[in-house]
Amino acid sequence: MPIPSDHSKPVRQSAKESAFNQLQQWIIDGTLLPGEKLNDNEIAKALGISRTPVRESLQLLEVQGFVKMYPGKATQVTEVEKESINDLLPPLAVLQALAAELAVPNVDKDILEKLESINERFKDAIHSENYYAALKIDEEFHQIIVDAAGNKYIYDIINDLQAHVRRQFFHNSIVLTEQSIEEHEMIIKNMREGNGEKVSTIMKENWVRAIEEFRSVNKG
Amino acid sequence: MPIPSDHSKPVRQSAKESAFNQLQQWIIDGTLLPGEKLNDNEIAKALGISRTPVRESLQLLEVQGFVKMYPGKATQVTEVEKESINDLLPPLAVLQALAAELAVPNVDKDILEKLESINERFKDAIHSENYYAALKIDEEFHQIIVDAAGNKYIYDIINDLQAHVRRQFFHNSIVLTEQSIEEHEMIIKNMREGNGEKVSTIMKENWVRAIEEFRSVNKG
DNA sequence: AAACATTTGTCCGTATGTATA
DNA sequence: ATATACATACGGACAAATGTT
Repeated sequence: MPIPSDHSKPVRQSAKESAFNQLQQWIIDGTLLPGEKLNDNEIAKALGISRTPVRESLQLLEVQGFVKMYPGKATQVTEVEKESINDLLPPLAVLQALAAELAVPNVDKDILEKLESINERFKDAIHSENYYAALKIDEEFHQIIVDAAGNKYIYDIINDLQAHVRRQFFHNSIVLTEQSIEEHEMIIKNMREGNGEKVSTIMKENWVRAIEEFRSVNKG
Repeated sequence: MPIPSDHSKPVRQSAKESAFNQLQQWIIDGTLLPGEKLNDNEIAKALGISRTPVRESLQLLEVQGFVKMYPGKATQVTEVEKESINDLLPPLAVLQALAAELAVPNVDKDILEKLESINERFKDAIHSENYYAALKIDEEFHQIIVDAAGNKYIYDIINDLQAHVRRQFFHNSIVLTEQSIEEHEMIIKNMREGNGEKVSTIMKENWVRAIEEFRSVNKG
């Protein structure tokens, strides 16, 4: 009998990690509502683990800004203020722009092909009005660029901000529009030509436009 | 006997918080060396608390990138690579520039006076070659601007990046130069005039120049 | 005002996994 | 290969703090 060549490590997931992932998902998608009280004892029972890993994951979620702990009193899910998208997108915009600029020297044929392929799927998602799919695919697109930038600080920060954007999507219906498709194409084009400054500019405009669209939808 | 009007709450510091602050300080100033193994039992004894709050603070330090935990194996202080300052400063630069731009509409006389006063102290520190003092005062200066920007995401991210810059100072002798004094003056001037775009540009140059100075010192 | 119920904070023992002899 | 030593991961009980009756 042949030995399975698949040496995929089971990536032993600790109780803390699975609790963290589960809770984060629930908070992002609204299963756990803003303001909801989180009793670590209850959560522990619900997840079939003890309070220790639950408490630990709650603390990590607090650093991320998804929960707020009031020592000795309570732990609750943070609010989702519509306006916070206005605080969220500007730093994301400048960091994505920076990432794109840093990525340019590292861009090769393989990366360009990936970006084109992802943008095709993005186009399909927009046209079929699968907006959550579109958001996820858009994240993939930008993730390729962030990876290519090869800067772990930017990587971590963007990851964190994106999680909050995802939460805003569920709570306040952020949507991506047709126009993003063309902007992605422009990004690819200028990356191919090695024009870092132009890429950075377009990238920033891509996000700034998203901010303004959001504002006009919600205020107009 | 009059009741003290100062209602400053003692801000009851939990064992976790004090452990976190202490460990972070030790890692930044080099008391705990890069690569050093951290045994939670030992640390707990040293700090006179139990292992739980120690573990919790170690996990927060891991998120910050100051320690790395190998589940079931070991926990150790992360390395301090000289090159990582090259990764650290660009995102810090664009975020500080953004913060400055966002701060402009909120700048008032009080803020301008604070900035001028801080820059005086900064000048003294540079001239008397108290470089660590200069770094701390420079942080104060930028903190005022970040506060004025009123964006909690930017606030948190910059805080985090600054901690890493501080660590680099201790390990690789980052120094601030004479030129920063004048740049600070330019920032104040353009803030007073409400010129957000100009402030942003100067701010970014302020940090980019720091990057280049560092490179020339370390490669030349 | 004081005792109670509830929730978080801390302690420490044990289980589990890893590296080494 | 087995056993041993050791560090972390987890569990459950107790202590401390808060709000309430």
